[in-house]
Amino acid sequence: MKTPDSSSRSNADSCAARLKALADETRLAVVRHLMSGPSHVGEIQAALGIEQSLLSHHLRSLRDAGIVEATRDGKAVLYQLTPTMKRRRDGIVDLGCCRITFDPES
Amino acid sequence: MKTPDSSSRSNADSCAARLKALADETRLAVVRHLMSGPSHVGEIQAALGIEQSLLSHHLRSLRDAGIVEATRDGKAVLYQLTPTMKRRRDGIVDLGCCRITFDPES
DNA sequence: CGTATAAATGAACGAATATTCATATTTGGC
DNA sequence: GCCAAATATGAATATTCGTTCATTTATACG
Repeated sequence: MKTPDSSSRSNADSCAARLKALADETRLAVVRHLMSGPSHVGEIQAALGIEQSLLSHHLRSLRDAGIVEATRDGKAVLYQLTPTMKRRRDGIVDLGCCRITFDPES
Repeated sequence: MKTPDSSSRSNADSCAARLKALADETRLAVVRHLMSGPSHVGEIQAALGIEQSLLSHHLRSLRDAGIVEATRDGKAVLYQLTPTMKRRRDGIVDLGCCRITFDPES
């Protein structure tokens, strides 16, 4: 059940949806990789050592979730984390591997 | 495919696995609910308004992921977040709905 | 004990997701 | 324009996941 709301842009509406995009070994590796700066698909692929098409699919998931964004760079495409990434507050949950800070309730 | 490793207790090894446990509307609601204190299954059920069995399955996911823990309390069972939840560091990713702070690389 | 209440479990099934493979698109260079 | 490189897309399939339903376990109480 999607809500292909014509007015708004992409999905990734619910928190769960965004977490779902991160909740994958491969996509998490991509995000981790991009946290050290923008990177071309080829570089990411080399770094992770996975198949081209598979990576592309995962990148699309991340794009759809509004977690990464892509820009053409010659023959290649440059990926980077979206600027959705910066803020602060309370309500922290430590997973051991990472901490999740929930917003006070949207 | 589980790895019922005889020596250790539960799974929730990888970060992705834990995120996966959180990446669900219902389970997220449970966690949110428990963030305001321990609660019996019945209370959680009333608060979320979902079926008993369904909630139970979701609680098991959260338990397996090491996110919540259960203790008997008479006829009822009391749930609360595990003490995996408290720490601090850097490498923050803002999802709009919540921020995820990755540990420096295990 | 028998019964009621609270919660957990397991099987079944459909829906969502990941992966692969083949093909299409975009771009730069010749 | 044509070719190769880089990436995206779509269909087909396999796998995982969420939900329901029926049943079971555990506890308290009379």
